[in-house]
Amino acid sequence: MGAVLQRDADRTRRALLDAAAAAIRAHGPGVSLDAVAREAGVSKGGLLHHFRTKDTLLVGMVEEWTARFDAAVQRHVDPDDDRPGRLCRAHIRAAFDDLGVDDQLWGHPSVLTALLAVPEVLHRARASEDRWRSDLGADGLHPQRSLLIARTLDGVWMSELLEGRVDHSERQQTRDLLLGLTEQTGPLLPGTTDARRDRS
Amino acid sequence: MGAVLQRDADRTRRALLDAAAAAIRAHGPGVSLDAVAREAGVSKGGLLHHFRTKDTLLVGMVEEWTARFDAAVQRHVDPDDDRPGRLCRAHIRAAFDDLGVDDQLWGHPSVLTALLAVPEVLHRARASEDRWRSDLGADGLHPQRSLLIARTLDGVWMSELLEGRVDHSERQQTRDLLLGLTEQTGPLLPGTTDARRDRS
DNA sequence: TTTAACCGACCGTCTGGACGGTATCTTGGA
DNA sequence: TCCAAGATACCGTCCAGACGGTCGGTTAAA
Repeated sequence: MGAVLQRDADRTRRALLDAAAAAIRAHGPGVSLDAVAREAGVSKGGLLHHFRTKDTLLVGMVEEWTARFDAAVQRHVDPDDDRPGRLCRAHIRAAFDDLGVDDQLWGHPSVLTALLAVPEVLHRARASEDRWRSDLGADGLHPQRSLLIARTLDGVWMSELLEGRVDHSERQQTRDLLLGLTEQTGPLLPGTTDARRDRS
Repeated sequence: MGAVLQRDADRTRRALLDAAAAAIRAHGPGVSLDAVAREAGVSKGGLLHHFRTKDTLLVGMVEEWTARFDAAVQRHVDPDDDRPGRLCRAHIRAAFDDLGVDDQLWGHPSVLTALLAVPEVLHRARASEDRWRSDLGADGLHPQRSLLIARTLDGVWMSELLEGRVDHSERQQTRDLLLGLTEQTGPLLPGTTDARRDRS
């Protein structure tokens, strides 16, 4: 038969995930399965075949999302860079260059809202966050730096999400600032020489 | 005027707002009005009397929340402090000392989720964010500092919300770090002397 | 008596998901 | 190569339950 199959489960599945994001943007976090199915050009029954419940669909969306982000970070790791903070830098670049809220289908408050409403999604998000926390912690930078950078990236993301618009100049400045902060390994503040401060 | 009224519209109204938060924590972002009313010890009709629609109730919740936060910041402004960054410091202290996710009725992912689902809530949040942005921008610190601090505060908040738990040691470190960053007014990175970088 | 606070039964609507069916693909035996 | 038969992808109707909000009524305050 032809290279283009009329039935391609994988393609349909991915189409449904994208359609879900689009439908949520259009109809808000409370989209109906009907709307998603319609957006994907599939019947409701077809949707339910791939995702047996609505929550399953939303969980599928986070999986897709985290997979994309992980891949983006890997893509941004500079092979010629072997200084401390290389993963941090890749993380920063991925966050700023690949996760633009502008054109991104997923970067929309409604999508976030819809996803966070599912407990299982929260679990996944937390697990992912834990992984990043430990990976970035072992990146060779002073804890003050990696901590500040990680939180700032979260903040930028959430801020852009809430604001709904992006100040490109500010965005660029923040990006450069964070990258600059990875270029030294010492503490950010004078007087605090090390993270180990237990005196008991 | 009797000290204790059997009918006290204000008290009921506030009880409903708290009950809404509690009910959302218990039943998820999609609570029914019935559940909220029950939690507040009021009939559904009573609830609808104070908040004519569900969205109105949620908008009421953000108003309450932002009012509390604004008041907290004002409370944390140190009258003896007239150095640059005093508002920033108050902001930091308010965020860390008055917005603990632990005991706070409102600091719960479900509550955030429920609120973000309402367009009007987003508008309010954005307006509030804009106010803070301009206030903090006029606080006398180098833009790199105020920008980083603001985004970090957002990130800490959202991170704790997602994580659901709080690492008190990390929290304390972040707090001290941010406060420390307000103690100098120069740029954070060497080489960047000023925010004005237009070269075109 | 008027008005505001509050009640609770009721209704129209919506939606998740079950289900029974159809079309297409795959497999393996001859 | 062909056929049978099971498996997989997809369809579209149907329904029970839930929920938001209306409304006529009731009780306390002014």
